[in-house]
Amino acid sequence: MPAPASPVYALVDCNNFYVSVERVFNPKLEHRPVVVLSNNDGCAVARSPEAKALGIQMGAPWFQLQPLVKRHGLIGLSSNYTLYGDMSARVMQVLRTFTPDVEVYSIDESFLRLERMRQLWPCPAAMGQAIRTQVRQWTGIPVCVGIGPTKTLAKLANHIAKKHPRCGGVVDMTTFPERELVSLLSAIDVAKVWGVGRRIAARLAAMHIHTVEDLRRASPKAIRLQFSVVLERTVAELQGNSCLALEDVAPAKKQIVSSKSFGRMVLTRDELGEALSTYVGRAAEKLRAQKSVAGALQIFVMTNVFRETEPQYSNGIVIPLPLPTNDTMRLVAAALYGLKRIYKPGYAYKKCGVMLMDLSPQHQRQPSLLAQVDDVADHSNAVMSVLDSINARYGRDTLTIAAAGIRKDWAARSENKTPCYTTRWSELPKAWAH
DNA sequence: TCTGGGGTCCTAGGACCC
DNA sequence: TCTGGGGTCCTAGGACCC
Repeated sequence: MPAPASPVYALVDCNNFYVSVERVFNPKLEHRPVVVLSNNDGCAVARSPEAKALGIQMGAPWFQLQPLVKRHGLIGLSSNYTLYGDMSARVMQVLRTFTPDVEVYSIDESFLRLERMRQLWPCPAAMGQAIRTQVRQWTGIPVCVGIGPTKTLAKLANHIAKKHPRCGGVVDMTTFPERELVSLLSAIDVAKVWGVGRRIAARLAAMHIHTVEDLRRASPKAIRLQFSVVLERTVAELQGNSCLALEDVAPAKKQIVSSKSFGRMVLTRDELGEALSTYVGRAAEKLRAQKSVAGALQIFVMTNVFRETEPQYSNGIVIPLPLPTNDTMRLVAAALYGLKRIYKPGYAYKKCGVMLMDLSPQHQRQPSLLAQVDDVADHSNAVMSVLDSINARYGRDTLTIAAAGIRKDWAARSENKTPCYTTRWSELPKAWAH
């Protein structure tokens, strides 16, 4: 039997994803500084190259960028996650035409394993180029491809591909001679390594480990003693020993969170209750989509931490559920009960949220010893599937529960949002022939 | 006026058990 | 005077990711 081929990982990462999506539908955004804002139009979470060139940092608060709007014509778009989610699915679909070995890692990146398709291509880099071209042609989204013997090296290769346009958007580390690799990795800050954040970078610096090459030369065992098994694996991966496998089937989520800042301060328990009910509804939709039930729910409320001179209050509470459920009504009832316990009048609340925990598969639900619940459960299943199918067909929030409120004037700001071009009939882009 | 949201994993330490 | 040792489970906090 032939030895199994050593793994070849690719990381395909969309360039400035949210901005690129907006540009697909509005070419006037080309060549201009554009940022896409976080929820509530809070801060910049995606930047066009022109915006980066103006020195705008990731996470810069939008209100601080106002001078650039006047001086450089900076455009700030509210985020349109429905659109980005749909475009992401299209990109991933294209990747699957190249290989079934795809792990969707985030909304804008996927890991691929290439070696099963190896004989179809002259080299991995050629396959990388083909992926780039195809995704661009079929979706309009530019991507970069990094290739390496481990996920960590593929990530690094992708970083290099993004940084150096001369590479043509594809970097294949599997073919680098050792000498070249050493000089390349010696020039990259260790903080660029996947899994090395600010804190760890600072501690590494104290140990005179500054570059990727420094970390690659470290002993995994020594790193294990100072840090944890996580960083030990990172070092091993840098050395070419693959420790992180491709997860091509997405595991079910272990917790589901929905939380959001308000567009204005919220004072009353009623309004907090509306917001909480809204978020519980969202979280419960996600819960049912993965066919799980929750055994407990946590809620939290908080005032605005940035207003240091104002009285602050933040609190949370876990509410165990007598029976694991994914019924919006039951979950809302539990959340409102929790709110009653932790709400304090006299504070200006800025944010609240809910976390569904203790998730387990729907079909494994434990029957209760105490209650005759089967009829009730069947009834609630029926109601929830009607709710979900109507909303799937006619759009989110066509049907909601009354506790979530109607006016929702506490809702987050979203002042410059583009249409849902690809997911709403009424918002399809129009083209005229001349 | 104005500062995001949603996840995962690991470790240390306490509670508890035999 | 003198007070075991080993194991598991749970939780909070910290670190990271996009």
